[in-house]
Amino acid sequence: MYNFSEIEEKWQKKWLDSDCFKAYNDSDKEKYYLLVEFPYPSGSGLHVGHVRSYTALDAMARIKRMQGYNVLFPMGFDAFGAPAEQYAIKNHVYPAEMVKNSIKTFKTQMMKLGFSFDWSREFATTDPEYYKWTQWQFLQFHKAGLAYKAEKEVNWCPNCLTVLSNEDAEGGVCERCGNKTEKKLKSQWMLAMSTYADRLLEGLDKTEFMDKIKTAQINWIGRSEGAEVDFKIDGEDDILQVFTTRPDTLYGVTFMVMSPEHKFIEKYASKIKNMDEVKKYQEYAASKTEIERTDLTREKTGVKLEGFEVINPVNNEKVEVWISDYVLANYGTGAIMAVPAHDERDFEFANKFGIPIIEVIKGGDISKEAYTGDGEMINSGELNGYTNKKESISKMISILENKGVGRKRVNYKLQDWIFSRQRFWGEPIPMIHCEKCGWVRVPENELPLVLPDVPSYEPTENGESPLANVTDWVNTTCPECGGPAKRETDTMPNWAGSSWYWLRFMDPHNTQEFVGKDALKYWGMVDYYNGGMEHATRHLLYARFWHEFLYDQGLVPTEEPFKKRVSHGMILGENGEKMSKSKGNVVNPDDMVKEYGADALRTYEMFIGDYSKDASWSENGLKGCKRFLDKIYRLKDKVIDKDEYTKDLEILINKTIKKVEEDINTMNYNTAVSALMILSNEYEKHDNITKKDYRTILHLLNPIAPHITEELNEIAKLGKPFYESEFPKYDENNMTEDVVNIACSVNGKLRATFTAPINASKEVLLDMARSQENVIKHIEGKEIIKEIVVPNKIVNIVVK
RNA sequence: GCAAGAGUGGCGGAACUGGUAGACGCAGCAGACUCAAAAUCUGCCGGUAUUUUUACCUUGAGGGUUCGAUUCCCUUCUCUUGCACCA
Repeated sequence: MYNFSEIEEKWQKKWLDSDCFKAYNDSDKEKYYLLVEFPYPSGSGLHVGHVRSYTALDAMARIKRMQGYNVLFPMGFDAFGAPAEQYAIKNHVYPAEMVKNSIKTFKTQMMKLGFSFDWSREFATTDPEYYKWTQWQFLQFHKAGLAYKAEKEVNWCPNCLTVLSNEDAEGGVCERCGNKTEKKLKSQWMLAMSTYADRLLEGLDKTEFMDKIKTAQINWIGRSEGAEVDFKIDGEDDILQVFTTRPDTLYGVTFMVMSPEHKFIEKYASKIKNMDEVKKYQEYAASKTEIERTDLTREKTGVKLEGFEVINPVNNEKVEVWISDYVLANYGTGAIMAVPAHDERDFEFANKFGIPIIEVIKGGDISKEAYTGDGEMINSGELNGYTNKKESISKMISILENKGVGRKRVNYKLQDWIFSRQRFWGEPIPMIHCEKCGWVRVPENELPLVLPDVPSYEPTENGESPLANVTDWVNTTCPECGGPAKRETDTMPNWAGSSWYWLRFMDPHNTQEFVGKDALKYWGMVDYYNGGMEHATRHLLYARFWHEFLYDQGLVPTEEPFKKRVSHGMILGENGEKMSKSKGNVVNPDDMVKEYGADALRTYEMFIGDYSKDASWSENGLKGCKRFLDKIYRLKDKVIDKDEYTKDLEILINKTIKKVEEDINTMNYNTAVSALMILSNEYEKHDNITKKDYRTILHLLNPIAPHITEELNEIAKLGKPFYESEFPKYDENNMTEDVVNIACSVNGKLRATFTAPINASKEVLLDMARSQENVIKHIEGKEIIKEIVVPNKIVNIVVK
């Protein structure tokens, strides 16, 4: 009937040649910045999931442009990281080659789908012109004292031979290969993200993120208020410090627990009498993954440190000390005070090892379980009689502070960002180590510090980056003293490049600054940022941290980078399971474009369901949308040469304009498509439609199905191309019919419907209702108690 | 366990500030066109009963508020996602 491939190609070329999707930095128009997460250009190409989110934002971009905004809708590629490197190792090719090819594939696919990206702003994070500025920003972190090197126990993947961030090694499992990770001590570059914990929390108020994204971030940051308490080690000067949210229960402490990795174990090895047993336990704990360690159903294990006791600062009593893996080394101080009467975990532990339990809060039965509720304080010295938890906590804190043995403290789960990777395919960290001067920054005018080629991309057995083998790159001179020095061989994590890319899109070709000041000021915050839910706690937190830091340095004008964050649901396979090669349920967008056309695929993916929810693929559903577009095509034969709306379509057209506009702005794409289907069904019932009728429906559909609508607009000679036209406006005064359907119920049960003139009076409506046959049947011979009339909607008669 | 969200036909999903539940699409059934198929068009399409008109039931389950509840409140179950021995 028509050749959609030809039509799509024709318009894609036209758009490209006319530069109509370019964003302008020197525009008087109001700006609108739409951003969709740039993809990792993997070898497997674009996924139908990409098509969903790209189409959604594309529709928004197109409608905003037609409404007169200067729209920035850019696309680029996040191309550093493991997959390209794995490919390089396997095939012995330079990763950049593979990246180049993948980008080409991705771009071709995107072009074929007709996305209105401003390709003049495209870049990849692997471009030296881009990572120059990533490196430059790292130097700013270092200058500000927020980048530091630390001996850190890190997550080590013995399979990938690399260090992973806490985020990449969640649950003790390597995110990439699924192997168990190990703990390893290594010197690492760190970014002091934890110092921004409160800022990251407060900043959320300045955003309009979806609640579930805010909650995920709040949980991840994990702020808790409490106190730090000093327990002096018996017979020593050292103190064992703990963090607790319940200092009010200090009198109930019957034992302490340190994590098996606690530094005091080595320090006081000679004091601890059962060191053999302790060592054995340490080995046992080290062999467990995080998941195994934190498995709640697991029974508590632990070893008592013989000969090592501490003093409770409130009553000077000696307290026994244990080690157990239920205490985590990397949270708080790596040690806790245990109050078995009022903490479930401590209770379980005390019960298992026969440790005494002292009740300090009345209210529960501590012979059966730990009581975690509120109640009157007992056995607690100066706290006795207190009933308000908040008061007892602040009272205890002031007691501790007066004695100098404790203080108020806020603790966070959020840790500093481990910023080193022992990989080849990443941005080189621009630091030089000099025996004399220590760590020295690479001078800014020497950036970019370009990644050299290496003979082998494999990480070395000892965990060094392959860069360590490139001796003439590693050996350099100290920028400060001129003496011999060595370059840092670790590279940045692949989250680095994506931590500021939205800024670069504002001014991608600037060679003097990472972004020009005017561009920053003009584009401001990203208005809509779309991405996957899996990035709610990592990328999105890193990006916000990075941006807040830049703000503090006076380098960007807004505190927060993103106004709105929305996330799309996944597209599942036809069987309702996640698409994967092994399950054989992967749908390739190229095949769909070939068979049904880009417009049909786009329309279907918008119609598939609630945008934020997962949806199962259905090829029949796609066919249905193709049928809808065919119907739109066939309508062209009904067009008559008239420049006004068909009278009895006018109201529906106005309503549909309003609905489509609102629905696209609120991401209710499925109902926007359905409204257009309803309108087209109405058109079909008419023998003729006018030019204006036709142009309007095409125009409304254009943001979602841009090719076919442009083509029909052209062949039916309806007017200028849509990309040069203003979006239709609706007539507020012509949106309501002059008659309405009134529902009539008796005792709340629907008995009849009738039509009445709009805004008919209550009396008229009641009269009409009472004369309905079926209503008479139900009220006859009964006493009318109440009559409710909601104008233009419903009449309800209550009878007895 | 904690937090957020969601449970509506055979399926995907609609339903404004409480006001005709099931829009729109898919699948299905019947018919038209056709030698036939595809495409297209028309009608039907939550359940039970039925005199085809109407009655009763129906938005996970059970209560409540209300003239009226998918919508608000309480209880409960299930699912999804995030966090999780975080002191």
